[in-house]
Amino acid sequence: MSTAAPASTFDTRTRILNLAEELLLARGFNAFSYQHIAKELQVKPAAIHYHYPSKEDLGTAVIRRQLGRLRKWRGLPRVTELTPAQQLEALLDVYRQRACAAHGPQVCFFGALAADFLTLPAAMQQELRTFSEELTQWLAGVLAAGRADGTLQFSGHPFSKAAQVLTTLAGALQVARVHGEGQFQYILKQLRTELLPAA
Amino acid sequence: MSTAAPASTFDTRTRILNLAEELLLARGFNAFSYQHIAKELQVKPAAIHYHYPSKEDLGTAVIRRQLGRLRKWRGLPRVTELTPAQQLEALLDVYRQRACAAHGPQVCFFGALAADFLTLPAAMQQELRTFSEELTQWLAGVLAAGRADGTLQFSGHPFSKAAQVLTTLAGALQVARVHGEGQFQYILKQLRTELLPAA
DNA sequence: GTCTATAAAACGATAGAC
DNA sequence: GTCTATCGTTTTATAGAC
Repeated sequence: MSTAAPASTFDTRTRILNLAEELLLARGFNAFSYQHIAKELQVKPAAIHYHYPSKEDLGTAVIRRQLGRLRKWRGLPRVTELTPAQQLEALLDVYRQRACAAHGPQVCFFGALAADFLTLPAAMQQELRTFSEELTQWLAGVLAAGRADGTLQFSGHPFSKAAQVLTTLAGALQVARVHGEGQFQYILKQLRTELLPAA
Repeated sequence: MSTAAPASTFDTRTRILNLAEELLLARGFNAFSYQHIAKELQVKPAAIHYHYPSKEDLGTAVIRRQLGRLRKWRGLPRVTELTPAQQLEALLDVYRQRACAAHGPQVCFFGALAADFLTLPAAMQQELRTFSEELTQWLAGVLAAGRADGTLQFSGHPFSKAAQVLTTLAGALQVARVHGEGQFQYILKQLRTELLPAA
């Protein structure tokens, strides 16, 4: 039927995006190529260009999807209904999962792209800024609420502390790749000890 | 004279190394090429191969020189004679200088290479591990001494705290490139507030 | 609409000129 | 000893087949 949904099209587009995301996290933006993706999907590299005309388009799509996931995640009932301390733990869990990934520790989005930042197309730079700002803003709110109700402790402004925590987490995943998962656990434990009173 | 020191050779080698270091920090290992260096030195790309046969050799040389600088720095009288709290400040100053670099914030070595870690030649991975371990070990000693004499405060093991501080600093320089120097200052202030009692 | 054949440029590296 | 001419490969991207 002419109105049938082009299921295979959707699948290919998504599979490309999934692979691009995986490669981006593993190798950075400049060290993965259309060929890597094409080989895995058993098509020619040029086929990828149909779905994502330029590498900039592909990279931007990856960040944009991640931004959508963040917005959805922070609005989920199972997240919004948690106490601030539990929301913080939920965030730490996301990073823990990355650190314990099957094929060795994965870095987070920000960490993978921040290092290559100066070489990124302008559109990707802008998307990354938005992603980072929204995440920091959300955590700052969580930290402020947690300090207000006495379940979290820290000095300074919530926004500064949020920036510091996220920076540490992003860095910790990079460290994990160099020195192993154990190093990540040390850093995470340090973070929790300081933020959660008498844990 | 046949025994005259080949001064120009030394200069070219060093100039290559300086440029490689600069490009490595600015663009990462995979996004700089022999051509970038050659154009700046007004020679052909292949000329670089004489001094550093492979890109792995060049990258390794950059890390190795940095490791030498670290070892020299931490042994300097003007560093060893400081109190632990002052030694910490001296370390923070190094990162501050990078954040306030003329042409925008520069990342640190570890941050620049950790993101590309999985794509690096084995020799470079090993050198980077050594560099990171020695720096962490040194800072752990400083932190332990500072807590012992009451000039520094923190919870947990000195080694864990050292790993956390260095991770935060490396991440903060990446953040600075994305969000500007102000964000770096926030994070640094947060670090100092927590480590230095009643500052 | 989806993909293959092919191009144009940049990459790291070898061989050989001076 | 130092560098240039050149190679083979890989890169992103276009043009056109089905």
